[in-house]
Amino acid sequence: MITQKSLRSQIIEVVWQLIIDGKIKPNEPLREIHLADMLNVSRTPLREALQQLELEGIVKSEPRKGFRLSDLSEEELKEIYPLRAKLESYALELSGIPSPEQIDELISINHKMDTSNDPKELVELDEIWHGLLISNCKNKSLMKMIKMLHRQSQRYEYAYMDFGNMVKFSISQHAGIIEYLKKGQLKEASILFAENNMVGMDALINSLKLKHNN
Amino acid sequence: MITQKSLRSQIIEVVWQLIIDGKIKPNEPLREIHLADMLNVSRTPLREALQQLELEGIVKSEPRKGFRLSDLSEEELKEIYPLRAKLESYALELSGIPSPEQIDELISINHKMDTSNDPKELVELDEIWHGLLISNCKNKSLMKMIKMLHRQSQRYEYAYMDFGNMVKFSISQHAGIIEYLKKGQLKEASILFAENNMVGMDALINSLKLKHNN
DNA sequence: TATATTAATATTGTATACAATATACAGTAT
DNA sequence: ATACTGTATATTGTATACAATATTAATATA
Repeated sequence: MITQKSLRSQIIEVVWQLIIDGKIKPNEPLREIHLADMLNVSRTPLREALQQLELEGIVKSEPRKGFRLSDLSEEELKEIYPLRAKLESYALELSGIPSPEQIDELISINHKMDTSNDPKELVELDEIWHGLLISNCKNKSLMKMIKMLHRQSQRYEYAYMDFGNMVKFSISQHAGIIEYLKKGQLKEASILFAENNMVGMDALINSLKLKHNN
Repeated sequence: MITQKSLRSQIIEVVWQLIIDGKIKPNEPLREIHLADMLNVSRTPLREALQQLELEGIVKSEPRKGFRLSDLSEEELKEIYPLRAKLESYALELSGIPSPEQIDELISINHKMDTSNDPKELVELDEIWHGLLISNCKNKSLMKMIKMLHRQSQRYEYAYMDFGNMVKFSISQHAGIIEYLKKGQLKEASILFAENNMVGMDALINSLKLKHNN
């Protein structure tokens, strides 16, 4: 079956790329006409796309003033990550122990992370790893929220990708989670998973502070 | 004609009223032209409103087929309420002990619930009570998600308002939460708050099953 | 020069127009 | 009668047009 992707969702992805590539800076206004011309679409689907990104917390808007890219702040970071930790950890509990094939895949991705030193690739692999770990979760509302939080946290990750040696530690935590899962210790795995998210946050806070002090 | 303000948000509220008043039935298509004419607005802001409701999980859409009101299901109910329980309980922990004035207000609302026997009013009061309890929470992302879940759960509450004697029990739980808060036992209060949400779910499941069996 | 005021321009919010697709229906063949 | 095919109608998706507001530039004035 041929499925036509809606213009709106395509626009969202393109704008999202502009954002994580730093082509649009935090707090920068997103002028509709300019963007629409740039993407060769009309304002109508563009506005719909931006409104969705606003619901997802990426973009903000004031009446009659239009959209602008949201700021990045330590405060928001400290809101998002603990929430993400709680929700992902809950999602893992609901997912149950992954299948052997999934565990193999988790190991494989984690290995790739260990050998990679491209920060952007690391962000992507970590995202995939987290997604796979909870992919059996059937709670759609929960998954939707996690997806929203992923977008938000990825902005920080792409902006402050200088993780330093936290990566190694995070990878070891992944390994630890996998070990628990192999032994069927779901609860322990989910607790460690939450910690893993918090470690990611700490790394980002460090990078953020470093960058800010320059 | 709707008065001049923020048209989109006004449309959302009007459509929302149509939904909770049962003027639109679950799974019923929402034809844009028809609705737009009815509200004396154009399709553009109406579509934007419907898209927001879709993001909030109230409405769904398929490409080229338009919007329809989401179904109500026991399955979804069992997704939403535990999530709501987790998030509200977390929000209470972050809120800290309410001020004496807030506690007085919580007592007062709970008392009103005790004397009311209008189901619709009960739903509204319970909503207000929950909102007030966590109103000190500063985590905007968390509050946004809770707001989304409130909309979703309210659909169930308005549709199956025949709570029976669960109301009395819920009110007693509220009283219990207040007692904990007065004693500064935040953690205990938040645990009971989660239970309170789950009791609400159980009541709804009962009503849902009863209605379904007729 | 700096500030206030007003005109010009740009931008958003909403309505309408047009194009693409889906749905409903009539007519025909089996 | 039923299933099928083509056509008419309705509906959505996208683009454009217009009106209301915000922003910028220009001018006048102290």
